[in-house]
Amino acid sequence: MTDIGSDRVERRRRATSVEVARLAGVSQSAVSRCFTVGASIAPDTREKVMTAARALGYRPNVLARGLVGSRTDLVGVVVGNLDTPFEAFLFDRLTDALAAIGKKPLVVRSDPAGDVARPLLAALDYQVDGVVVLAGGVTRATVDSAKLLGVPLILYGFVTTADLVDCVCCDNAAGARLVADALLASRYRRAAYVTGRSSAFSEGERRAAFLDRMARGGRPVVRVVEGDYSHAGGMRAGLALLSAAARPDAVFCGNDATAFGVIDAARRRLGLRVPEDVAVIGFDDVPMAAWPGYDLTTVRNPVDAIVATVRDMLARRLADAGEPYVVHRTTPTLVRRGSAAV
Amino acid sequence: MTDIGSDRVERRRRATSVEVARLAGVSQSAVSRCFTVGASIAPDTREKVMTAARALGYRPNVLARGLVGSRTDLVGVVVGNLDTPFEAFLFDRLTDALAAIGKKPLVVRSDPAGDVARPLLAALDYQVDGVVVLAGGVTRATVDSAKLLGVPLILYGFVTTADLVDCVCCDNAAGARLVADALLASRYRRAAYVTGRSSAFSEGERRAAFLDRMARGGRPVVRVVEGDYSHAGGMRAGLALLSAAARPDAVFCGNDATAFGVIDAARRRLGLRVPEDVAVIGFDDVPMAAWPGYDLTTVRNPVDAIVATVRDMLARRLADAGEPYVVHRTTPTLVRRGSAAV
DNA sequence: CTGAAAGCGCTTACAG
DNA sequence: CTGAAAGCGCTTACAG
Repeated sequence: MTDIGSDRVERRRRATSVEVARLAGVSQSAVSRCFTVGASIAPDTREKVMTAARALGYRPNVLARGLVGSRTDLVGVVVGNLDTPFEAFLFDRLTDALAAIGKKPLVVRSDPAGDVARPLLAALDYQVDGVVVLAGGVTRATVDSAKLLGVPLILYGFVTTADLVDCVCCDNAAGARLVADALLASRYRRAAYVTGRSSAFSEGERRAAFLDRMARGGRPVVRVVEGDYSHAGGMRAGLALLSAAARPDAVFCGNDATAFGVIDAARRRLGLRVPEDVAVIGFDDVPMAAWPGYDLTTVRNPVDAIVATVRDMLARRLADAGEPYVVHRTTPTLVRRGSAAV
Repeated sequence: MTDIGSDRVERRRRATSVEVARLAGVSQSAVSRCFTVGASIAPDTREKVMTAARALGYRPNVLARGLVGSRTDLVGVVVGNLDTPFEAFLFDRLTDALAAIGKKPLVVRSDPAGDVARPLLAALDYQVDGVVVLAGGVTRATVDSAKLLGVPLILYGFVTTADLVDCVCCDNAAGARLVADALLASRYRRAAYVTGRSSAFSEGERRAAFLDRMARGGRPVVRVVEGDYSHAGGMRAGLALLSAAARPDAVFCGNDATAFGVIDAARRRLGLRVPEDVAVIGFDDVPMAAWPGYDLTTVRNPVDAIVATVRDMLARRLADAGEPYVVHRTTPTLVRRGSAAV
């Protein structure tokens, strides 16, 4: 480390509304009104206040404001890992959308086990206006603790029967059926499935719908291998699947990261051609899926639609807490690229 | 949307310390002490308070606590885009590290122009204990506004002479020299460079050091093409570079995403072999660089070391605001993989 | 439109 | 160890 100086700076307090009031020659209430939208204040009073505020570098203390009871403009965002492409992409867009409606994301990480209760409570301690959960499920008890405080709770990627939360979730079954139908209409005959994390809500829906549709279509899935939504898991599954004697000629994966792993296993480890020897299909359509290196055929999980829905749900519930609770399913589409001849 | 119910829940207030005190039959001060580490309280008083607190589901209101003046445990994190692999990876690890020292990240996005002043002020409105800037540079005025409030400011990826901030930054020049030296010792003769975003601090250092070292080594860089740290920018640069008559046989890129783009251009668009026809080298060593699909030789920008340093700097400055300001350079290493025969 | 006053839920000296 | 009281910086009725 290199020391580049040590001049101490006086720790100066922020200016307060009382100080601004004194300088402007008005009451403290008047200062407050100047910074409250819709409050009635005379033009020249406002002028005096604003001049004084500028001179002192005054900005209202949001904590004090929040304490009085109105809004904090804080929104808790509960997330698990962010180093996975889809989650990072979703989080990026979500924070943008929240900023657009004047909300600041307070990030609380769910622990590895996916427990959402503790981070949720942590967010509530900060009097957040609402909470968006991007990771994992919630229990009834967790939901209740939030609802009892009147804090809107919005879940992504998880649908619960507890009618006290709003949910946004991809129609996973529809997405899986799109893939099944494309495969059934193709030259591929032996399809396999690589799962996501088995505890994930989406996984159950995707798997069940895919297996069911393939069976009904007369080409039941020949093998199901465990994945974990990671590239490494996809590699392992791909190696197991494609080095077997009777290998599948098509692999549908629980998400894109898994599909990238399967492609790498096929091409780089086993010398197979994609899509000639084996088709690989993912789920999510992360930006990387469009890169020529993978050129992945995949189900688009529409992030922009998801984020817009979350934002609107939050805004609506902030405006009227009494609206009926809603489950919104976003509609997936199949994006055909080079990794599967479908 | 499907309506799944509409039973309204009473918006019940959180329990306050006064209510807990009443139930426990003690003073409100006693309740407060039970939730203040190191405060003196009799064991059986604590017992009574805790029982009452549990019964009422009491948790201290952090906003009120923050208002009184101690800590909020909020740390502002200023970030630009998070949908790029390195930033997402860094952000993921940083939020983990902050959580480990009991801090909650308040995320404020810098605007596209990279302006850090506005988001910084927004964070300060919440009385954050400190601010970590992951994106872009800061001006002297911005630094001052934070310092005058006594709020520690830690910059990643940017080194300033303003001696009022702590900086953590990869030794970009050293990293670029590692690449140059590896190329000078190799069979590659015609090296090119694809830049990052020209406004970025890191870009200037990487470029200058690479060009200088190659020139001194007797194999001056044959061409410099503009990139923007994105995969798409890398593709464009790669196409321009590698479809030219006298193409380079080695390409060093401003970051990994750019390198992935160059590799995709070479292999998928131009049918060139990497590393036989052209070597491609990146900077950062994002997790994806190790995937067999790219198997990228790159300079490791040590995220864990960066994050640990940021965390320690913050903790130290929170403990003693008077410490000398510091610029910490993390040491990069060259990770040799399959994309370059060096 | 404006100001005096109460109050949000805590922490922190200050006596005891 | 404990309680009464002041005060953090605001917003919001309430009079005027």
